[in-house]
Amino acid sequence: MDESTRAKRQRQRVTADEVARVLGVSQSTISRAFTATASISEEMRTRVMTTAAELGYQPNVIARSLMTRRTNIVAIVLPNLTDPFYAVVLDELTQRLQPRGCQTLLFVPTPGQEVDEILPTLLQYQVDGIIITSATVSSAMARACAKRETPVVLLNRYVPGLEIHAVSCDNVAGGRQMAEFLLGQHHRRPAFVAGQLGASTSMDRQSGFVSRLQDDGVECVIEQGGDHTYQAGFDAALRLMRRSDPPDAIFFTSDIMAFGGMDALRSNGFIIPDHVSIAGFNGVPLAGWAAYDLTTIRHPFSQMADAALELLGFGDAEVTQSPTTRLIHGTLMDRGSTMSRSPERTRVRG
Amino acid sequence: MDESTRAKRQRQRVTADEVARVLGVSQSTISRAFTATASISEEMRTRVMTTAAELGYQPNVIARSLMTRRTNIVAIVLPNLTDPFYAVVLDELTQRLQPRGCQTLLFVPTPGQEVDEILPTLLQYQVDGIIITSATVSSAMARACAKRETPVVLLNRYVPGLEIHAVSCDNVAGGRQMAEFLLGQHHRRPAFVAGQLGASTSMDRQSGFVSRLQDDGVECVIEQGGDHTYQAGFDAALRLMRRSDPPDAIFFTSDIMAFGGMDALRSNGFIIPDHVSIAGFNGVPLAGWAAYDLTTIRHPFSQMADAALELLGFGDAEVTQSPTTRLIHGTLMDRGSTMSRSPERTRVRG
DNA sequence: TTGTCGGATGCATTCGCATGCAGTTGACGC
DNA sequence: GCGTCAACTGCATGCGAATGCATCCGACAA
Repeated sequence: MDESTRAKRQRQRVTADEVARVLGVSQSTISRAFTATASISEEMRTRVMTTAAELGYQPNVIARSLMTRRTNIVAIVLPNLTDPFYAVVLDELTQRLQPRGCQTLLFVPTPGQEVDEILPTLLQYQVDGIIITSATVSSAMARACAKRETPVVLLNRYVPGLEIHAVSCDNVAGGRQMAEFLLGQHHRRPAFVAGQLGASTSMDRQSGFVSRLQDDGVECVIEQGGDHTYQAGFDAALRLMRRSDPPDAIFFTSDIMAFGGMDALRSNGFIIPDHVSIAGFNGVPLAGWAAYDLTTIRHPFSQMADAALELLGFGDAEVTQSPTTRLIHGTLMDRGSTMSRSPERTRVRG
Repeated sequence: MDESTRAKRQRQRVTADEVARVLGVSQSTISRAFTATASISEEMRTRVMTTAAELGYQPNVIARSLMTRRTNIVAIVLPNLTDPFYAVVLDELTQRLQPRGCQTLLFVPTPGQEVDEILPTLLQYQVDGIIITSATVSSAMARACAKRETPVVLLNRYVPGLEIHAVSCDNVAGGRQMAEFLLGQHHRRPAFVAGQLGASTSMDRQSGFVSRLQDDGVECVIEQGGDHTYQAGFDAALRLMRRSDPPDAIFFTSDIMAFGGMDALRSNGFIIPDHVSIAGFNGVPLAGWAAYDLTTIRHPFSQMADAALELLGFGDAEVTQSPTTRLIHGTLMDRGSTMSRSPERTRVRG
């Protein structure tokens, strides 16, 4: 049964040998016809191509990879697809890879699964490069990849001591920008909603935000959001506004949390931005839509994708062997979810 | 230079032969240790595993695939990632594939690129299955895949005559459901915003919607939206409401178009649902958020993903050779973007 | 005419692993 | 003590294509 199936497949599957036999040439010639740089006459190449098309022959990329040691596959690791931020990142990356003849192999670790666990699986596929978003790897794993000469890029995360490429928005600067902006609008009771504990992106945004506020002597309430989800933002916003001293501005560490927060507040009778200003971070398309019109720090998505691919060695520049960190500044999008408080009344009540 | 690089790699890359030499056994033994069903003593297996771990050996999936003819890769074709609908679909599929040891190879045709063009590329990767969303393939391509015994499933699309598996929400029924619902709310001037011309999903929804309305003698305005984008919905909504006879309900063929429409109307002073009811189709998470609170037909995402994988042969059931079409009913989510019109006044003016 | 050279092609090997088949070993029954 | 059998292991080969090397051929210069 199994053997007969295999036999049948062998008969059906068209290989380079088949084409060669039909044309009365060697298998090498077929191979050369499909290799741009190979030495072969134009006439022979067209003959091969014609016959190949007739027989339905397509080179087997798997077999080719075995020799060339290139799979033309880049692995991308994302924590989830439901956050539009990752959808945008994936979109940007894929759109750049495909024109270069590269395909995207997707890995979505299940919650609680460490990236370190899935990296071995991923390396087994002999991918030409790995892009890891919003997570980090152990230095042991980084070394394992380096040993195999598989380039790895952390996207949206960087670890100072780690010997690994990294591309990230400058989160500290982004936090500072937002603080500066909110201070300029005369907010005096800002709050920050953090994401997962230990997520450096969130911590950096927080530290930039808080330190800039402190420069002006402004205190900041820190609310632990939990994870980067709509629901977490929803809950955090309500907790904040039910305090005896509610904030006049809430800066969420992530757009999707801000969306949850805005929906929670509006559903509970708060008017945004009259009662409280709301700001986010990421700059996903949805943040610009009228329904939210969210002030946020927009990631330089294109630049980040370009930089990531360049560090992977897909750019025009020479491959940099030494681990490089690229910090790129985001752009503050001043939208309708925030408004200036008049200096004399620091709190507006509805 | 290039040769020395290769030589270095060969030295560095750990193969089964290396492990075998260190242990003083044959390469077959290494292979067997990594094959669950192979005949090998438990003691030897642990010895191999230990040494493999020490040397950092990982089986090369590419080489294995050459023999086993299984890559454990499923290709998924999506038109774009920016529509949350596809993000959800991709999420559901990936979450089911990974536990089965399967990885997802992503293909996003550039606008204007036919699926038929990229299928050959995709087949070169010797994927174990192909899932194509919201597009169809020529019957010639379907035959080419069948010949290679690569199962293909169309998701969210089906073509009656085509010899190919298909899983789709019952769009005609969905259209009828929505018509029934809006009629029950006493709407008398409904409009339908279509998507791309020739997209069967949109046409089916339209025909179901229109035919059910006609059953009650209700006319329907058809507005061509263009593509399935936020902007297309935005523009279409404005065109409709600027007519001399504006509708009292707008049914968009896609949630993302409805979002655009709602934002357009709200930005122009319309109150939803007081001035006009809005409905969508797909049931993406965002539709349930307070900002839109959109009445829509929710796709049975889980069931569709299950069905697709089953037809690919990843289910428990026997593989069905004959092309099967699974039509699954969606669920109408009755939300705040629609409201009942009192029978006596069929139009409300703001 | 002969030597040389470059382009085109074939041959043989290789990539890393899986697997059919044969060979080895030990346990067990008679 | 010997045959039988099962469990395990090694050998050799094959998967499909890329590529170094040798070969062949025609063109061209000497």
